[in-house]
Amino acid sequence: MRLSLATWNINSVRLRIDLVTRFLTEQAPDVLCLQETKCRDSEFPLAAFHKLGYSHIAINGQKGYHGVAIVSKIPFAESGKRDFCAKGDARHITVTLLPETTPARPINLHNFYVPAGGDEPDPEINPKFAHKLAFLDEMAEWMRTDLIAHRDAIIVGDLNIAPLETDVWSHKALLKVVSHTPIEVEKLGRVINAGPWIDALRHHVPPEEKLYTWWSYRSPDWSKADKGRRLDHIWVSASLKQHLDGLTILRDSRGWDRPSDHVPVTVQLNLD
DNA sequence: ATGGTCGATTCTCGA
Repeated sequence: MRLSLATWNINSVRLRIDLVTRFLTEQAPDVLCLQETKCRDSEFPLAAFHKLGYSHIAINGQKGYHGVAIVSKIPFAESGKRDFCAKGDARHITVTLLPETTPARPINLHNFYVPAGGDEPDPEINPKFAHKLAFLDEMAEWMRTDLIAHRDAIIVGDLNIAPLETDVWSHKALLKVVSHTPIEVEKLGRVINAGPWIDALRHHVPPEEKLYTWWSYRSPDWSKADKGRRLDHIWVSASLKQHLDGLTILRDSRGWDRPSDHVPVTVQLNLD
């Protein structure tokens, strides 16, 4: 069977529910992971998803900030969330997907919204950057101790870091810009090695090629300037590497009316 | 070298 799984920082799911509906209608992924839903669980627009056949929904929301959700056509066995850095932020949610494979092949799926980290890339004077670094340390430690990647597992989300030189429009210009500083890149590397995880986007697109999933609202003429960054990620466990079978980065959606600054990223898996 | 634009919720903050 084939499984398609998407991740999208929607920057307010209520404001952009029509864009989500368009995406789900046109691309019809089996599973969609959202970040920055920016609403309480009671305010989440469940009906719009139910209408499109996404009847399995797990939400970890909070008022005004952050918020993650997983909406799925495929049943899942259980869901949970972890409060990284014990701040009460809604930045993680997990489910165990139950695709109809024979024999049964449950897949642990984790959806993350890593702290952006503010502007100043110095943890001594910028508590938001210190929080980001601590969050990454905790992710790596959790993966090591819980052996997350030793089963069939997938990590997705807005990790707010562009690790490769080709993940940003100018490596040199962004070396001191939060999202591409050496310390963040190193810590993200430790997280990926703690799996170890396979970077599904770079499995499909060689590291020599520029690859972006986000373009700032502040950049006029975003497409022509093309000053993007690859902040959104999908990583799979080694056991799923051989099943990777396609990637779609919907750049066009950045040009839709009142867009998110992130675009949806979808991977296809062939589980046969 | 700086300012540029969004969204949720106020007369500001986080991204």
